[in-house]
Amino acid sequence: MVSKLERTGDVPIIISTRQGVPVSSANSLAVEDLGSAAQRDRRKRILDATIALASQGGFDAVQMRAVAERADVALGTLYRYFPSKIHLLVSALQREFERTETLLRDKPVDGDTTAERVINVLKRTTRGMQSDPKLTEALTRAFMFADSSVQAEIHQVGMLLTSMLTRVMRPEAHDELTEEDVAIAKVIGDVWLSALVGWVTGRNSAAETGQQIEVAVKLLLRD
Amino acid sequence: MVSKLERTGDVPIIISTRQGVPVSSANSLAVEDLGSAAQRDRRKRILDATIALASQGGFDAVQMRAVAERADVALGTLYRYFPSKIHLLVSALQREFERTETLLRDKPVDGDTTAERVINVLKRTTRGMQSDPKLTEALTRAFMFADSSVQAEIHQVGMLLTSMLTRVMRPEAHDELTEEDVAIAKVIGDVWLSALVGWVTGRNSAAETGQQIEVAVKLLLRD
DNA sequence: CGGACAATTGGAACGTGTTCCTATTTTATC
DNA sequence: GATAAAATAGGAACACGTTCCAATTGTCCG
Repeated sequence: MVSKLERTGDVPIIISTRQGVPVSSANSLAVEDLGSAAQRDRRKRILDATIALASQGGFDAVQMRAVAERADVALGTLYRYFPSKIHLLVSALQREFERTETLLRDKPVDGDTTAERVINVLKRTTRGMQSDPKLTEALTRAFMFADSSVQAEIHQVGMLLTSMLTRVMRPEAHDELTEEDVAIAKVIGDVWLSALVGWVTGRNSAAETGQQIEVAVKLLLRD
Repeated sequence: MVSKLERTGDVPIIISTRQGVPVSSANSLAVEDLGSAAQRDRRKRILDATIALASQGGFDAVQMRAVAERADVALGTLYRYFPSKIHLLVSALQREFERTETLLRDKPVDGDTTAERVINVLKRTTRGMQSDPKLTEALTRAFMFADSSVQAEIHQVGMLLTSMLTRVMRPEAHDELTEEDVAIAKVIGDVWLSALVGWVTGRNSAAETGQQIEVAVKLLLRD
């Protein structure tokens, strides 16, 4: 439906206000929604606490009371920033993803063919996630469990993933993406997510996860 | 890893006993685990209640107390049959899936090319699921949220899906599946699941979901 | 049939996500 | 700097998944 990806750096459009606060399309308070430095800091502390707890004990260890305490914030405040545990975790995922994406943007990906480059990027990312299994479990499960109220945040992440892939697929002419390029990137993103879920739930080993992705990419990018 | 799919009719291997009851590889009590007709009937009532509630109000409406009451069973009994809400819903999914699979087995799928047949089957199935959005939401979300304790049940469903696809891909010589056939089927299954999740969470319209699948299948089965 | 053991019932109790309320602190406006 | 509005703190309360237990019912073996 979208032939051109929005740039990831775009400023979200303000579509409504909540309690006087302009709210971007996402339901969680995004950084741009936050006025004061203290608020930005609170938001950061909350996400830091979330990731620390997730990294240590996975999805179940991310308990709202624990997050609030660790972030030195009242429970009500936590809920003002993130309306649910899922919103919180998906927002954390988004931040992590943005981090990896900017890291990736600098380092050129080696590989002669498109398929090789995509595989390299995905394997690198996957390896990164597998180095912190609990965190990955927490973030992945939140992402997959999210219902329509988290639509906006999910969409952000999905777009980040797709744009990450298309950038690797067409490093030179990223502007001239065809519909098919984007479609392929989406399919690959889907497979990657499924593979990740399989790994997180213990259905697939790390090796199998890698293979699964490799097979899919080779099938999809054989030209 | 598995070059040949197990047949779906296989009797599960008994690997342990629980409270004197032999338990198949799944953690939920499967039909084969149940001795008396009364027990099979209880199990059926529970799954019926689950599906009725899910169909009416989705994931959130499947409340364990409500299921127990509707199935005319004590809460403790419900938990004896299905150790968690997720187990319950994934088992319901499994039953539904088996039903559609047997329905499908009879009706021949039309379409000249492999791709066409696969697309037809998936679209048909997808349409069926979309006709009961709440139920689909409940079952899909449970499936994606399941953690490793539901591994066995999840595996069953995954295999059912893969075998459904390979049967359509190779209607004649289903015995001579190549590694690649199975790999492709798995990838398609992954994409289908992701598309379904996207639809369930309101990210994709029904039309987009169909297109997404079509694109993936055409890319994967272009020979 | 009687007795042992498993299954079921009915319901209390606990944990964690979520909501809600009041008092206090911070921020914005003049 | 004073005051109104918004944000935060602190914590009680509620909902639902889950666990647990005592009493009852069902099942099977001698």
